[in-house]
Amino acid sequence: MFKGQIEQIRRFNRVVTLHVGALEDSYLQRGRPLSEARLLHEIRDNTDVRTLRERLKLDSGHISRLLRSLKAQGLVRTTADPSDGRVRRVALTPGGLNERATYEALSDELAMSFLRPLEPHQRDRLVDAMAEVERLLRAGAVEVRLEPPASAAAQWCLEQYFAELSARFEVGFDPSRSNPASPEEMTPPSGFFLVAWLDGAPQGCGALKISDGGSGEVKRMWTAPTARGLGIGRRMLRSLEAMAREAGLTRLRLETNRALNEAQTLYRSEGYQEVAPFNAEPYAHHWFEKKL
Amino acid sequence: MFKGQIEQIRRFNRVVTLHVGALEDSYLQRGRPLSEARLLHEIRDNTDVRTLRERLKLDSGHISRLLRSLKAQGLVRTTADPSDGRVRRVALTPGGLNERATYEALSDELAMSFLRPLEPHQRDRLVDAMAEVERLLRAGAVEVRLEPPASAAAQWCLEQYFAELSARFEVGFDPSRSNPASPEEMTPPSGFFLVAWLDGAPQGCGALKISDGGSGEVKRMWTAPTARGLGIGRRMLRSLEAMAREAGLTRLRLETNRALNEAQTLYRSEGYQEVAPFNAEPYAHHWFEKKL
DNA sequence: AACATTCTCTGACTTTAGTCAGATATTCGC
DNA sequence: GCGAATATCTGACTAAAGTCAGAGAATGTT
Repeated sequence: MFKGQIEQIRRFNRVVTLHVGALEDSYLQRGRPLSEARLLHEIRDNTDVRTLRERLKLDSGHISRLLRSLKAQGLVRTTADPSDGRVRRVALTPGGLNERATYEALSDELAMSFLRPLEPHQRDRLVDAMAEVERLLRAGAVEVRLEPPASAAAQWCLEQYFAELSARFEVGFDPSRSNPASPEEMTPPSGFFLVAWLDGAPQGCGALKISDGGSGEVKRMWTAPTARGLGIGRRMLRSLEAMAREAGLTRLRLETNRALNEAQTLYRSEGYQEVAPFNAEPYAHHWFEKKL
Repeated sequence: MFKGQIEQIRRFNRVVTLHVGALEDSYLQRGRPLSEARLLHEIRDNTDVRTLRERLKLDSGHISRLLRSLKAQGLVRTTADPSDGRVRRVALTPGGLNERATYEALSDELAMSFLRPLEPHQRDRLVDAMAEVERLLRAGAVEVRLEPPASAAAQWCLEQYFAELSARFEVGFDPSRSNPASPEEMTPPSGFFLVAWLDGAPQGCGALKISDGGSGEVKRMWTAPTARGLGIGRRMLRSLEAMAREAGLTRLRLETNRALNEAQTLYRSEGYQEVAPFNAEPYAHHWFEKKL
């Protein structure tokens, strides 16, 4: 069924690993174990050890030894965190900065080696195609999960959402004047709050508030600006619909402001039909409904 | 200068290694060291050890031990090469075939995992973009080298070239009726023979035959069908021109058959102009010339 | 036939990577 | 203030990867 596509992807994987794998060789040529080089590469100004451990998925003993070795080479310096004496913060010495710059240059050089043999228009096509692959792989890695509305991730999304509404609506936005959706209303069984995750960070949200009579309201649909174009909104909406169906709902409703035209396009393309206003939301210009 | 492009490529590299790197994890989950799994994967019917060593770039001691381990697991069988008692040939047992099929399935599964979360049109775009990246990376890896016309690679290219002409010309092709280009005429200082290489295999050729009066003739321009679209013909032609300039030539000439329209397109786009016939080549319909 | 070369295998290493059970110091929750 | 939890470090490992010198058999060269 996906036979040809799978073959193409596997061909891609082979060719790309061959090319990209060359980076490890060039890193190794600096005469340092790969894990030390990678660690050095991850240390920005004053990173704490625990963050490094999570990012590189290394055993605490392992990372401790690697840091000891980098320290012996005079590349890093560790200090205790001023606010929590248990955690150690790592910073690069001037020599370490230098060394990291060298690794950066090697990465740049690898990228250049892809471009150099090509003609200008081929280069453009390569870079465009790479951007597309990257975008779609990232889109595939997005995960939509149920989250308590009071969680830090949910709160962060809501803050961003309100900030954006206030910037985009002609009249600004004041949550207290808008129809509310309280944390309880977005917590099972009264409703749901979903967060889209990518690389461990929230990228968008969406909520469902269950009303009487087998009907539900879609609220708080938002996608982080850096993650737009990945189809997060659509996935969010479909996830909400799936949960609504599971909860036995037969109709979904939502309202939106005329400034949010990409949202309207999404709703229409997902089968929502414009209906007469069904509430008095002061910021809404359009009301939609979909039978499940 | 290429700043933005380099950044995009590095972003691509990061995202792709993250995704493609998952293959190693899934290979490891079969409880076998990665190098054994990779080796198993490379063994087709009756491969000899030396080929495996070259392909995987492993130390002979290392590969010997890996094979011993695979043999102990009942996955491979080795026999002496019938024609050369020093080399050993390796073949998969039924169990080995089975095991390799399992690894293949894991690779397919990884590819599927890229597609599954995407919508149909996103899938198409991902696969197209991957094809483009693969194509252009491969194109960049093509190497054009001077080769003696009598070498095995050159001879292979010429055979393929003649076979293709005989298939594509309406009247077939008989080298002995065509204007000749002898090995001596394509060997410095009388001329040059270039071969384009990719992954250790010849992919195309082109020759320059130096005539009197600062003039040269381009001959034997051919690209393997599997390598078309990588710009090999263009690179070949430009390489020949560069060598012609170095040899002090001021004019290049060539003739071609009307069946080879992609060749004509190439010549015109590289600045060759059609001129009156300058020789009596019986298979030619168009004659071209370019001032260097 | 003698010698060099090629191919594979063996033994004896070293280096990396990764794991696991505590030891130690600090902070949090009550 | 005290026990639980957290963050890091140390020691003691194992497994995997990779290196190197040389042995042994077959083949090529003169």
